[in-house]
Amino acid sequence: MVTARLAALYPGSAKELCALRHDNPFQLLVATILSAQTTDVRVNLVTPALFAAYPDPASLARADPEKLEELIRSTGFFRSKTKSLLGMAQALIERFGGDVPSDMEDLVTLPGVGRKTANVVLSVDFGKPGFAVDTHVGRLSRRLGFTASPDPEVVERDVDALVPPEEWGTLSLRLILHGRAICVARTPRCGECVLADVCPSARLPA
DNA sequence: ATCCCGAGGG
DNA sequence: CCCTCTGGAT
Repeated sequence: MVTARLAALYPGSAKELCALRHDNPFQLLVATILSAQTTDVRVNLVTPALFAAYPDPASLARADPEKLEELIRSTGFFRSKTKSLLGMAQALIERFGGDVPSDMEDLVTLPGVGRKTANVVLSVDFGKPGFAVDTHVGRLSRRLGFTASPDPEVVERDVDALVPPEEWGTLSLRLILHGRAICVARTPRCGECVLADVCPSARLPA
């Protein structure tokens, strides 16, 4: 019910639903690392110049840290993100032959890559099941009653148990889009929400 | 003041 | 289990 309505509202494949602009798994990995505590709009503002300067893992691995910091500064957390990007690229070269690995166990060994980032890469560019839990997905999963937990890993397990694996990726991306447009953090627009009649948290304005 | 497609370290 | 990292938008 909920997933069908969201699919009607936000149609398309995981790749089509992904708002982070990219042309290959390496670029998606970079963009997703940058997306921590930042809007995707902000990430898309810096990635064109970033991808032009560092088009592949080899060039990013030997990037000048100060130049890299300057290119990503406006995404916030720029010092830790610089370390993550450099370490990630070096790990791709040293341990994975310059290719982005396509399984969870390998992805989470990369610096700056946790389950959320790994699930985005798996579902969007590798066509594999992956329910990425970011701030939107966690909030909507709780409001919709899919879970009661504030822990992203528990949210992931709870939703995985409710939805078939082939829908994990698209559901996560649709929850993000819905969380941005309608089910926003502070004052959700329940009056405009197609899920209001089945949502335990729905509140119509007084 | 709060939030945004989190992850690493203590 | 905290805490910290960081800037931009609302």
